[in-house]
Amino acid sequence: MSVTINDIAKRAKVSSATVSRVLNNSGYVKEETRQRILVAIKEMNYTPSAIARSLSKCETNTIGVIVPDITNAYFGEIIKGVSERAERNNLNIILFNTDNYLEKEVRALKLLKEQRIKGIIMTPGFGEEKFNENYIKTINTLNIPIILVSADVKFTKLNGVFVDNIKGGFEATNLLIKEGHTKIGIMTGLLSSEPVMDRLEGYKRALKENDIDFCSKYVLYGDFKLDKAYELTKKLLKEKDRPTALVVCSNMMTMGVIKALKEENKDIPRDLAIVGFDKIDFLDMVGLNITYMEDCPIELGRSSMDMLFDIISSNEDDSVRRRIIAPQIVVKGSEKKI
Amino acid sequence: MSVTINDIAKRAKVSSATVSRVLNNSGYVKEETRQRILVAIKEMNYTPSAIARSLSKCETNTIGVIVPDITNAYFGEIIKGVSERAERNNLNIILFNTDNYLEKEVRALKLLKEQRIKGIIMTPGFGEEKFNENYIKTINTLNIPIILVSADVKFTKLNGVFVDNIKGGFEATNLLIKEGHTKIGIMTGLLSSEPVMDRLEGYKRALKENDIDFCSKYVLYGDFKLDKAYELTKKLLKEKDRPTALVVCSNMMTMGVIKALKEENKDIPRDLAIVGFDKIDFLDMVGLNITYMEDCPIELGRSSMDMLFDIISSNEDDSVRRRIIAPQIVVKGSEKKI
DNA sequence: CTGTTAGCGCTTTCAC
DNA sequence: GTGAAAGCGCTAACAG
Repeated sequence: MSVTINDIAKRAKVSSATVSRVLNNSGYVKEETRQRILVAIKEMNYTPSAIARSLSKCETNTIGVIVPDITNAYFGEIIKGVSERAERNNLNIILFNTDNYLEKEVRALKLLKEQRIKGIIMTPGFGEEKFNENYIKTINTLNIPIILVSADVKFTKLNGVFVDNIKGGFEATNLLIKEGHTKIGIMTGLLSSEPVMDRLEGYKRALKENDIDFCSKYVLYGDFKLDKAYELTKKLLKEKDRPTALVVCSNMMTMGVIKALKEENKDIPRDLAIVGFDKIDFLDMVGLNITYMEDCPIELGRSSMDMLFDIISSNEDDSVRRRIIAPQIVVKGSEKKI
Repeated sequence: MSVTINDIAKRAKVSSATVSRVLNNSGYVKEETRQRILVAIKEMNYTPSAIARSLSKCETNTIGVIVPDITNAYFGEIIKGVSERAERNNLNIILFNTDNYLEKEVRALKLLKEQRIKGIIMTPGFGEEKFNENYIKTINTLNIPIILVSADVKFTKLNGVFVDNIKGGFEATNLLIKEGHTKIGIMTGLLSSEPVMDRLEGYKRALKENDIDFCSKYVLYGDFKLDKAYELTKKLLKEKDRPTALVVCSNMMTMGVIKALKEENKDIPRDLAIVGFDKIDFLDMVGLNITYMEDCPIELGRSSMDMLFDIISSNEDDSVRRRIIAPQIVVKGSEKKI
């Protein structure tokens, strides 16, 4: 067992209450006594137990963070943003990585509840069946403030910080139109994903607003993964009537598209103009300047932690908070019409 | 306040001890009573408090993980590996991101101690002054099992899972020698970094073993960052007597080298052969096949969690455990001598 | 099989 | 200024 507050109390010949006072800087303590206690703490290498404190105060200084894929830099950035702000507010983070498994999300939620954390920041995974009844029920009966980041959960009206993906899809498409493209395709991710649906919606709106007919043939249904994108692109390149430009809904898929184009010796943007989504750090450096829509995940992280803190601090106010951040467009040249 | 074990006890007309028994599957409980309790738990949506349990049992089911940069996929992989194994052992993870700041590491260590966690898995940052007295003292007086991952801390003999970087440097260099290169350079990171020193050592050994004179001019002192690597390469390309091959000690620097080569219209490996360190996911896809030494960070993560669990489980055995994993060489062609 | 009771380490009145 | 004591929610003997 480690040193406790009582050990310190004995050593300094005071009561544990007094030790507690100097630990928390609460109440008056004679300077002399305080010093004696401080010395005892040093000498015995005492560290107060957050556990005991939590139980006693009926509150922790911990929040939960749930992400679908910790190896993805996008979520790394989110966590970094959360972590920055959490640190500022003296909050610790319990992390769960779900590998996109629904059950793992549910499990994480339950474990976090056991930990009596102050709140949860979560990016739901993009599994096929996010309408799962058990899932929704778990969230609804959680009774802990929860902030969704980046992705929404259908059939709930939860707090969250999101990206305006309709705008993203719109801007991406619009840029291509302004460049003179009229045959514009889009490669989606799984349609169970809100962001993708929204981007698709934005895409359609941009076409409509510019009197370009929507052509269902130009919609390529990907699954966020590189391989599928690669395949789809390969197939696309074989078509006679194919788009001159492509909006690609995720960075992994952008990589797949590029891979296929390279293999077929096609030039970007000459043979196919591209506007992607999400930053791909390494592309510039190898001379591949791909225009993309940028989510600023670190900002999403910061913003969600701020929102959570705001909720925690304002006890009564239980209104639903939703913030929607507009993505940035980063123009690099791959959208050009040549 | 949330529902407690006593609420359940009252509701089910038993004592809290009995409830505890069914919660933990310990001791005998009449099936009928058990059912009554289970119903009460359901009805009241009760979730036991891990806090109270921890205090009572004097042990948590939490470990701490400290990394220098959560946005770096390398550490993401490590965390994923840790997380996989932690999950298997019903352990939660409290995460700290230090941005490579020594003080943040120290702070994290202290906060983790307050949380009475079972153990710590940490990758120390690669700041300049890792010999800091206060730092060493904090670690030594921690009194919590700690596993270092990937990077060691000087002047301590702590448990850890490391990469055999001497071997890495050796193999990288040796491969180039076998290809016929004799003028081989190396780009290091900050020399305060153990891994880099080891790679440099391996580099020297390989040269020696093949009777190639070490040429100090061929050692480029980088700082892990892309920009510096870029500069150094630019400068290198201007030299008349320059190496035909380069061992590059980190992926960021590899990117910098590539960037410079591209800009100068130099070909890999014709103008400069390269063996890098660490995987760069996106390179293959853009047709840049760079040979590299691979750490398998997810394995480091798994292995470190397994080691920690082993330590936790075997109370008495306080011997220092150190495992050294050999890196893999992934040959892609950039090492060729043309 | 089940209840009573004494902690776990800390905070927080309420006295003195 | 300081101490005594109750209590946070749970577990773990020990009785019965």
